[in-house]
Amino acid sequence: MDEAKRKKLEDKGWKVGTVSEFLDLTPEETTLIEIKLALSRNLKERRQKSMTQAELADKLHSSQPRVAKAENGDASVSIELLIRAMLATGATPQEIGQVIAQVG
Amino acid sequence: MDEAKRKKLEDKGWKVGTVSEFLDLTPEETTLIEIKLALSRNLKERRQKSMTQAELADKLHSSQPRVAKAENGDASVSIELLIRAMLATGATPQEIGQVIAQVG
DNA sequence: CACAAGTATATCAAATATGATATAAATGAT
DNA sequence: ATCATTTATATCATATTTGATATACTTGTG
Repeated sequence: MDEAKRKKLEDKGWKVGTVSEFLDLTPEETTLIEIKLALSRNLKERRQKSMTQAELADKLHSSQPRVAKAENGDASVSIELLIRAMLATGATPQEIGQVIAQVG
Repeated sequence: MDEAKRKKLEDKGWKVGTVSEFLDLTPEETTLIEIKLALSRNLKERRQKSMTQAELADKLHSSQPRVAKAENGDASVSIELLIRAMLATGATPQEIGQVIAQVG
């Protein structure tokens, strides 16, 4: 993992630590993070096509800041919220499954 | 939704309420529950093929009771834990995506 | 430039999910 | 039927995730 990518994850709150510490992440932990980031990216794409973060937040009964965090892959956002957000944009289980299946 | 199915969900802690209250669940809420239940079922199937709940709990750094709840579709279990558990059984993102895509 | 709309960041109290522990119930082998 | 293994249920203190709020930053438009 290059330094730039490491810093990017750290800035989002992922406990990546140093490069050598990163090597201690199990494949499962790495995959989980990748799934979250894939959902984040996809959420942002979908949402931008039809509404603002504030509008999505309303549908979700959440808040604009939380949607921003979700879209930016912040570590404090659960997969659960990411999926609820995807559904609120109109995504189907098929589409969500696709996004996850693409990881790896 | 028939009465038997309703009771089943209530027993697991889902706030389904009466049948008429159930009708107030949005399609998104319903889909989210269905995704969780699909992951639960699949987790149980996968896990049973190769290990006990206690063994999976160790890999997960969780506990046997929590694995039991995960496999039984308990409402207190997050999608996050379900996915971590799937990964711990050796499931790939492809397989997890499949399970979710099958919902609906 | 000014101004508005949208997005990002910080903080925090409340809600929810967590692993641990104890223990009960179920399952299955002898 | 006994006994060991496995699974389910109950409780709980701790940790994480949450929506809310305030506010800063960015972007685009007049």
